[in-house]
Amino acid sequence: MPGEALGVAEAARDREIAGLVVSWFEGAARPLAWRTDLGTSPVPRDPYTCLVAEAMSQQTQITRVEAYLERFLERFPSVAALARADEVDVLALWSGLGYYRRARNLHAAARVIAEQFDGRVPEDVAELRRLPGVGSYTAGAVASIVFHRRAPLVDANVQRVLQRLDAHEATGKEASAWAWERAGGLLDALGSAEKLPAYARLNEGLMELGATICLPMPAQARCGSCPLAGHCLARAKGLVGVIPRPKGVSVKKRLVCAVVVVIDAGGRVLVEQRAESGMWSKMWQAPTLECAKRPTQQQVAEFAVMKSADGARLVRAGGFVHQTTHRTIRFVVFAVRAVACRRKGGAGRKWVQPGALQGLGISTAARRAIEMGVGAFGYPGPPGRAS
DNA sequence: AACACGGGGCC
DNA sequence: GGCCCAGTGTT
Repeated sequence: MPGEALGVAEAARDREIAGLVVSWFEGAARPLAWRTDLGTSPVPRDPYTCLVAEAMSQQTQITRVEAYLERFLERFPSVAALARADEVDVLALWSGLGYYRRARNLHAAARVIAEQFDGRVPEDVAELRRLPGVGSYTAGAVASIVFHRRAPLVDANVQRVLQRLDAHEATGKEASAWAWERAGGLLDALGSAEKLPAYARLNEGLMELGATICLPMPAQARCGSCPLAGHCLARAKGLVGVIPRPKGVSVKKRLVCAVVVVIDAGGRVLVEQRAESGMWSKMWQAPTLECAKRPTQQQVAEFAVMKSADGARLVRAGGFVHQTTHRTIRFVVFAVRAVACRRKGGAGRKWVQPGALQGLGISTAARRAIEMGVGAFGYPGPPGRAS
């Protein structure tokens, strides 16, 4: 039980486990762009780079992050650069990555760092937690991995690895509290001679183990390659399949989005900014009618006239299904020429060339719908987005 | 404590 | 088609 005094045998087990994870990680770490302190010519990690990488990594598989990170750092190479950026430009570089609130939080965090921390990423957990979008995991990650503090961290990987290691079957809040205690206990088991860098190695090693060896689906778990196999109680007891316990299936909400892609004589497309709350908040899209059921042709036509101030005929451009974690959205896409172009841009709406969509904060689904609508009139899609 | 929040990769 | 992911903030 973490938090209580360890017996001699438990303490010895923890020391062995901690050492095994550290040495395994040093040999098995995937070469990620921001892991600059590993390999033959190690360079200390850049705090700002790691903060951005951690924000992008939340609820996102790490291999998807690198391309986004590179573009982001090229455009906003420092806290100061990000702090003075316009939000629209920040969202544009996040476009396609999802969970867009992370981008707004990171932007706000840069401003807090600039104004309250003299432009330097804070080094300890309590201060890091004051940054928007930095929760217990991210604070622990930056404090330990960048600044070598004794700060535990628990993400989905660590949660699973530790619960399997000790065959701990709890769920929910209890499991979380247990894992944080356990992660801290393992940090304390590290040998004092190598403590500073080892905190980072152990934390990152536990995550790496979960991401590459101790995989969620029991059929995929590569226990034969696991450095902790000899210590793993779930493996010994045959509990790998039930830790963590499979989640109940949640019903996805189904809805229909009728998208009207209004195209003016210059080939520009009308886009509007979504509301402040809800999904894709403040992201741009072509005018979209959201319904529980498929709207009638008449409803779409009225909506199109309202948006384009134009009586031109609708062209059916196509459709697709977009899945998110909680919804199944049927997109039905129409195109219409705004011959007279009476609708002007204004607050929350503007006309853009399809090629300029990449400069906007726009969801994957909205981008796809616009490309479909533009394609219906034979315009080429923006470069690099062939589908 | 439960829910909202994206999107792609994997089986 | 279902499950998952280097979580956080809100209700």
